[in-house]
This record gives sequence, C-alpha cells and structure tokens, in this order.
Amino acid sequence: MNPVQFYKCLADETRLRCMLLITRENELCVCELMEALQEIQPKISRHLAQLREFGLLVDRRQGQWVFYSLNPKLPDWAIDVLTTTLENNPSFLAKNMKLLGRMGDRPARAQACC
Amino acid sequence: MNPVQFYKCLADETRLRCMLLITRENELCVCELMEALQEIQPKISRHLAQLREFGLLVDRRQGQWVFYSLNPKLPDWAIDVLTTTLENNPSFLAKNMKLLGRMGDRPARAQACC
DNA sequence: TTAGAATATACGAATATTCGTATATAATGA
DNA sequence: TCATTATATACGAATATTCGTATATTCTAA
Repeated sequence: MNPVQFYKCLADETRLRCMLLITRENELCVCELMEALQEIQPKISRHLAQLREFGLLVDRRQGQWVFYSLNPKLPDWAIDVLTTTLENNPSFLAKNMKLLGRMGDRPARAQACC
Repeated sequence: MNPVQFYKCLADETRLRCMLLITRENELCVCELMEALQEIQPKISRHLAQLREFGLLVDRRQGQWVFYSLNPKLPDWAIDVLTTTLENNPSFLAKNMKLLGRMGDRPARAQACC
C-alpha cells in the first residue's frame, strides 16, 4: 500500500466518511451509505469503486445488494490510521451516525433498506 | 484540525515526504528538504507554505534560513498518524534519508547547507 | 419474461491542483 | 550601499479530480 495513494483515498470528504463508517460498522451497503451521507447513488458508488480499485475496500454481493468492508489485506498501519482517526473525531461523523442509526440496527436495518 | 483537510495535506508526494522527514528529524530547513527530495526550491517552498497555512507546520526564521517543524498545536491523533506512517514505511523514505544523510548530521550539516 | 430495485459506469462540464518560470522579499557580508 | 544567498510569491499552462445526468447491469419476484 503506497502511503501517498492511501492518503489520496482519504483526501475527499465522501470517501473519508465512507471509510470511517465502514471501519466502525464493519460492513455497509451502498444504500446505507447513501442514507448516512445524504448523497446520491452514483456519487457514493463511484467513490466506493475507487476505494476498491486502490485496495482499501472489498465488496460482497448479496442478492441485489453490495456490501463493502475493509480489505483484509490492508496493512496494520493503515488500519491504525483509520481507527485513530475514527476514535478521535467523533463530531466529524456524528451526523452520519445519527442518520444511520435512524435506519435501526442490523438486522432490523437490513429490512428497512436492503 | 479537520480530518479531510489534514489528509488532503498528506495526499501529495512532495508534502507527505516533507511531513514525514520533519516528523523524524524534528526540524528541517528548505534547502535540506530540497536536497533530500531533489526538487527545485519554489516547489518545496510552495508546499511548505501550504502545510503552514493549514496548521500542520510552523516556521522559524534564523538568519537567511527558515526552519520548519511540526505545529505544536497539532492534535495527538494527527501526530499518531504521522509517526505510524513513518515507522511502517521505511522504504518510502529510504532514498530521501540517504540524501539527507550525505549532508552530514547537524550541526555539521548546517555548515554544508545552511 | 418482464418490471422494478439496487448498483455500476460513461461522459462531458466544472472545478481544483500542481507545476515551471519569473520575480519579489529578506538577510548577510563586503 | 550593493551583490549574493535563501526563501517566498505571482501567474498562466497543464493536469487531475469531482460532479450530475444519463444509461447499463444485475438480481429478484411476480
């Protein structure tokens, strides 16, 4: 994992929020991220594709839904960076987590959305 | 420190190398960074100015030279990110550190350069 | 097999970033 | 004061990134 490429991935508001939410929730589908970030589908999808291309995320299709999670091959230092950022910036994600919370927790959320 | 802005600062090859070298060496002047990165002066200077504007670095003028170091107001998480990246990517900086080493260590280096 | 839902991709427009060159500023020492 | 060294900034050109809209793909269920 080239550190410059890694930080380029985090250097966009949409991508950083997606990465941190996924770090926290382990796995999220596109529609959950759309709801949490209040962004349109192609925008979320395009950024997730980019995060997958660069090896930060992996996807898993389940029926009509695609779930994204951290790439298990991510080096430890990259995971450290993500968790440190997540734990020390609660206000940055507060609104996104509130919106996600409104959908209920899994598996209830899965029924509301996916 | 807005995390998106912070990562935008690290999302450029020149800036990331400067930040990591300064994290390691505590303080470096413009000409040392020019030598370590083999880049022209306006390019180094412009990126350092940007890192200062966004609060990642502070500068200190001493005679003709300007020394840059980490902003003491940087939050702990940001310093954690920098040190983790530094310690886990030795090959990324190897060439830069070798070039810096050729200038000798301080204060010998200060005589060769500044 | 067809309609609809979820997701992905193509593409041009708008915007942002980066760069090299030229020039300005600041400090030093003759 | 003047020449020199170190650093900073201005500015247009080149490049990269991001976006919205339109459309394609994939899957499910009727």
